[in-house]
Amino acid sequence: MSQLRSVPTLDDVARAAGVSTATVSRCLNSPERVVEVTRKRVMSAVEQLGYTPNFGARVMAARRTFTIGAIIPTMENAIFARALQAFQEELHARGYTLLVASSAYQPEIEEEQIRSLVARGADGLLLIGHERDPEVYDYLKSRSIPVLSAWVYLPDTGQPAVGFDNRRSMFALAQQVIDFGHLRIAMISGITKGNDRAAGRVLGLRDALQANGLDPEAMPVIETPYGVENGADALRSLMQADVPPTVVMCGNDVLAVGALRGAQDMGLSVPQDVSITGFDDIELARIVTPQITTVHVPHREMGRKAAIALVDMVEKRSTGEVVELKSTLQIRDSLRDLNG
Amino acid sequence: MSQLRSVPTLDDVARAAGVSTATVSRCLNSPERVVEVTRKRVMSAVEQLGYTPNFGARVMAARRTFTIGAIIPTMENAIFARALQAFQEELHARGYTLLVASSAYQPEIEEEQIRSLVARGADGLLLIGHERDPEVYDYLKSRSIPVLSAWVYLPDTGQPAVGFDNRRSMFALAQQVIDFGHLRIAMISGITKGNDRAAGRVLGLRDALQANGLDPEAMPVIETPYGVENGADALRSLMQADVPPTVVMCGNDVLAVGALRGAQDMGLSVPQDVSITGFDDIELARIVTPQITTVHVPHREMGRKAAIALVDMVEKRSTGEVVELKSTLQIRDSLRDLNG
DNA sequence: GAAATCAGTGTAAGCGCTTGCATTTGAATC
DNA sequence: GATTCAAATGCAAGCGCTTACACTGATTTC
Repeated sequence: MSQLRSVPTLDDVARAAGVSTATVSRCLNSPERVVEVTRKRVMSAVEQLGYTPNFGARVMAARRTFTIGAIIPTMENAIFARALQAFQEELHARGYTLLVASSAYQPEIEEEQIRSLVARGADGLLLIGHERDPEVYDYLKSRSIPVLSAWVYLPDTGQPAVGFDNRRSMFALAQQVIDFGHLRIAMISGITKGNDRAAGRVLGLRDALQANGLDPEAMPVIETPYGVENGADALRSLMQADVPPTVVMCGNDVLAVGALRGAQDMGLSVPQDVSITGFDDIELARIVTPQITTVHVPHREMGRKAAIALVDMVEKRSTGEVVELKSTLQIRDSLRDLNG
Repeated sequence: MSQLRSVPTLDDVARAAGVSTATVSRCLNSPERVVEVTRKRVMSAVEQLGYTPNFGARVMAARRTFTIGAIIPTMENAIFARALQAFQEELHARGYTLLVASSAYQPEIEEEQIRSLVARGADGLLLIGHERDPEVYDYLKSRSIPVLSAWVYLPDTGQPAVGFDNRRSMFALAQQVIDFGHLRIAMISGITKGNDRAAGRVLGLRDALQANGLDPEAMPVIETPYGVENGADALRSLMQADVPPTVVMCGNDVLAVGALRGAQDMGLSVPQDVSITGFDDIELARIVTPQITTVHVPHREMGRKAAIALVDMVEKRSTGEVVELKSTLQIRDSLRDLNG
């Protein structure tokens, strides 16, 4: 007998509507298989009892969750927010729910989060970047959980992905910087260890130096964690060199904004005394003065396409492709044209 | 018989270790109840099979999830990020997992998310603000799910909360602004409908005008959704009045930054031509030039204390108190002292 | 008019885990 | 050596849901 004042179950609804639990279940999951009059009766019982299906039970019985997990390195800033928003909107439109976790840029935490999302029955996973312990991929494969990487385009890995070529994008920006007459280039990069996006951006800049007859090894590079303060500190130390750079290229916009502040704190004006570039094109890049020259990443498009691709994989319409999105240069005031 | 290459279950582990499923379960959940030699045997079987407990099944059997749900109005900006980060860290330390959802400032979506988190078995819920359909609270109460509000201090409601007094905080800032000699005050507020934080801030400003013999009704107020662009637009329209304000007080820092941009776009300098204030003290407030005068909200402390309070409620150590946190004024360059 | 078909519904077997209670084990006590 | 008792473990009943299969009665087909 159903207890009074207890959480209603399928059984309670079935009893209230005078049908079997199977019928109630069908009303909820494939309404077209139930004749209208019955359905209405059931639905009003659902309403009246304030019934909400128990997710755990449903997962167990159906062995599907319609849940997609995403693990992003950080929620602390806007970098992933826009893409994630689009990702989630597209998932929602396809009847999926998004579960988000963040790894604080730490592989061990990421692995823990992956296990947790898998245990929670995620039908598919979105991860940022490719680089991680192969065991992680084995684990996911053994459970046949589709994984899609975002933020990278590295077709050689063969991993399904929706992203852009970090290395080539940074190369393009660097080429522009060099075309503007800059020869003394320094870089502030995010931590490259375990972060193939950051690493790719460093490589892209080196490529450009090489291609233009400059010595990649001679370029000062400071690696520092995410954060405005860190960018400011790094800039200060770079500008104290005997022959300071004419441009400081940053691995991301947050560091670039920090570098900008750092320069202004030193009494340097940007771009007269030093040029600064970023990467990502988050809103912040246009809010500061001067606005920051950066690489525009199609965040929303990436989020949307990732959702489509991942759902296709989950529903076995595809085994996962490697999709390349194009980044574009955003030349703004923080970069000075030395020829001009 | 356990199928080859299938996801291992408790049964598989039990068989591999030569014990019953009960013992394996206890090894995982209350290891002290199992003698060491057995435990080791079980654990190595777990390891060897790559076993991960099925969350759905566990939830169903134990009727506890060790999961806390949080629904925040938006993930798009940093407002809630810092508090949420602290919230999640504290939860983690106490053995709980955080599930985050965002409502896009829409009550219907929030309700949907609440149901979804409840269906997923959240042991407790963190919500932002108090104001919502009473049915929501009834629903939660009928399922005896503890709810804690953050970002508000409204003891009269009796709802458990950890937050600050939005109205009084804004009053304090406004008093300072008035003390600085400003008489023509305008406001750019977030949408107040369904948002008691935004509404409280407007009231606080009106209180201050009243208390200083100014007419609260005469103050121009523009309500606009979150977003830098919106702030800029609002400022432009406020400054086009016959007698433009000497200070524009904004309901949050994002609008304030927008207002700042808007002013700069119009060729006005801040704070010489017009002062601007914000609320929240997110990182952005210190990144822009001039830095924005704002109300500092103890985000991390709020997150941490909310976690502690909510877990106490979930574990029935408390029935929920109303905790007030103190906000503080951050006077920075965007506010001009007209007496000075 | 009988057979075949079909839509709508019910029956009941799990899904993988936890836990109250029963049972076994082994040490401590007499 | 028998008795007692606590600690360690096993047994088995669910937790709330989905779904394969069975059943019913109406409709169609020949």
